[in-house]
Amino acid sequence: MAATIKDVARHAGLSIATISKYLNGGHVLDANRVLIDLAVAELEFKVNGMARSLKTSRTMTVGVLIPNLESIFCTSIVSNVENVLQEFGYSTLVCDYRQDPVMERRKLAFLADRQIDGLLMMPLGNDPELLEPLRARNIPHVLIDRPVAGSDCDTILVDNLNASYAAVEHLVVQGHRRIGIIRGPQGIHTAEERLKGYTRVHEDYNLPVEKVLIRNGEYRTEDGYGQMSALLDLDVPPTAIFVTNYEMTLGAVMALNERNVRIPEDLSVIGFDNHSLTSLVKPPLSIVVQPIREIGEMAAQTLLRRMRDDRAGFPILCRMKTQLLLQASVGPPRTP
Amino acid sequence: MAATIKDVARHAGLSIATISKYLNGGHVLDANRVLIDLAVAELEFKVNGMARSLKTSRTMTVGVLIPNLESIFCTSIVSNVENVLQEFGYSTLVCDYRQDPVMERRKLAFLADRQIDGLLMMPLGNDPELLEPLRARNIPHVLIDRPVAGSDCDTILVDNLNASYAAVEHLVVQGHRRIGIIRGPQGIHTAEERLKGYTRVHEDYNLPVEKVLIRNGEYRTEDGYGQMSALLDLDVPPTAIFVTNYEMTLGAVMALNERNVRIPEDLSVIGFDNHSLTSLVKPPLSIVVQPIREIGEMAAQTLLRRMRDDRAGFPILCRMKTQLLLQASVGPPRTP
DNA sequence: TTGTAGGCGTTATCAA
DNA sequence: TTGATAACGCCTACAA
Repeated sequence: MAATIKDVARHAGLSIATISKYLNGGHVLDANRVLIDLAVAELEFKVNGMARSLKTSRTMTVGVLIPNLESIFCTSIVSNVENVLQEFGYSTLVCDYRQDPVMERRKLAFLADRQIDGLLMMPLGNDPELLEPLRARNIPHVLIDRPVAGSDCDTILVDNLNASYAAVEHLVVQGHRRIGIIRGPQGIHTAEERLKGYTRVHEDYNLPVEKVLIRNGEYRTEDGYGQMSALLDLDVPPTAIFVTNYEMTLGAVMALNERNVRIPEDLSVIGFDNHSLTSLVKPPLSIVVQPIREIGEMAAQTLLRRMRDDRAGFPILCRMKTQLLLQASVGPPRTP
Repeated sequence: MAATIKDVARHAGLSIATISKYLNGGHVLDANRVLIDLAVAELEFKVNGMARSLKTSRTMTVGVLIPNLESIFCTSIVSNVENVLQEFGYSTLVCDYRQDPVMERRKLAFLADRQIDGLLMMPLGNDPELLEPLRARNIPHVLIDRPVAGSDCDTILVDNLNASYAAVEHLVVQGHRRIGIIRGPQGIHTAEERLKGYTRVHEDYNLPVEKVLIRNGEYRTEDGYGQMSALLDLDVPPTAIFVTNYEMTLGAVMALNERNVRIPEDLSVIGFDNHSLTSLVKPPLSIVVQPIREIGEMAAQTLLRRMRDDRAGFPILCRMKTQLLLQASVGPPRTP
């Protein structure tokens, strides 16, 4: 059916070896070059990737394993990763494991079995043994957004602690003393770090941490809604609030709107991620902006380097800085 | 490095052919079965997919081409598709083309070149010639959510027209006469159909269609916000509004909250997609619920059938029904 | 039931 | 620069 190198060789009156060499960047006589180009065009020849892979043992495919295909943060990163990799001829095998540690293992094994050339992943678990299948098969891999404790591994993430620190500190500097935080899931690295930033500010400024102001969420919209509502229902509600991911920020904003809380008069708000939210709400929301595009690109580029056996600086730990985008949603606390 | 069938054969004291046969479901003597299982386990043997693919000319990989990796509708479908396909041993090569017709062609060609066994796509363009690369290579494919005019092609979509009809009709029955709609992009099939449902109801009930109540959006959150605001700014605002996708519904809700519009007293609202929104807003939002999971599963299953050369009923046009989830956001218009 | 051997389409080695 | 040829790891008649 599809033309093979053999066909091209016949068509051009040359040998298979010559065609192959030319196709892979080798030099041939100009006259032959023309001949080959012609044959390739006429026969609509495309190299057979499987045959090539069999020989070279490279599939030109990288796996991407993420916790959730329905989180905008994850998919934005995938989108940027994909864009970089594609430029270099790589395809991406995307899997999500639906936040399930068992599925995480399964899919990782699945991907490892598929002879991927490399893998990018946002791990859920913190167990270095998780990465064993990759080690065993010598598959280069880069972690995104979350480290795995005690594993030598290139890791691209965000300085969550200081991101959070900066946000909360700003609130403190504005004069706030009762600051609520809607934190992410226990055990998830980003969530713990963002919480640490919050407590560290309190330490550094000698402020008491009130447990009731620390609310647990699972990074879902409904958590933001529910916990925001709960905070507002407190006898003494906070004067400022920090919400630690996009989906929860969305939910929190809805709760605020619903109750006609005036911002920033009644409550100062700092959210997380995603610019478009910012402009939608009135007054414009202050947010912690993650360099999503840079994360994706850096991860992809690091993996590309590893896949071409450039081990420079291994293991890289890239801790990207966030930006605190301040807008009208933050002001001084109401003076009673 | 990795063990091959040859190694297994040696280890088990049998021939390569026997091992291969057993691995592919053939029968061998019980004694040998044990031997082989043991060898496979000890050597941690995994079949080499490339070698197998080279022989069988099947890659066990399907491409998934979507307009946008940042739209929850798209990624939810991908997630469900992936889940079904993975059960059958297939991987999914996910690409988004960022709503760009040029990139759509490029990525399609890219995928076709990668010897995928099949493809699922949500097309942007309506040009049957778009699918040529697939035809040329005989790659089974199934369209999702949007048809391509004049192309014989299995297509899984939603009965957008009647989905919209039901929503708008319900508003009319409630007594509304000035009903706004925030429509999707021109030329996109789903958007046109949803608009048709709106106009058809007006025809069927002999109601005039007011151009000013038909607002253009591009399916983005900010469009929902902007157009909702514009509608509220009209001298005579509508008494009810129908928003035609998830992202725009989100934006519209924000605009409503911001202005403290009372729902449904001042305005009845019907949105689109995604349950979680519903419960977040107060009062609970009425929405058109698309059977996202079913769409993904049906598309995957149809493709699976085609990939095993089951041509039954080709070309299938599966028009799934939506559900109108009515809640307190809809009521009769205010009587002036 | 088991084994032998040829071939899938490339790449890579080594002579010519 | 070009060409003959042997892998790559697996599947599959066909023969035993």
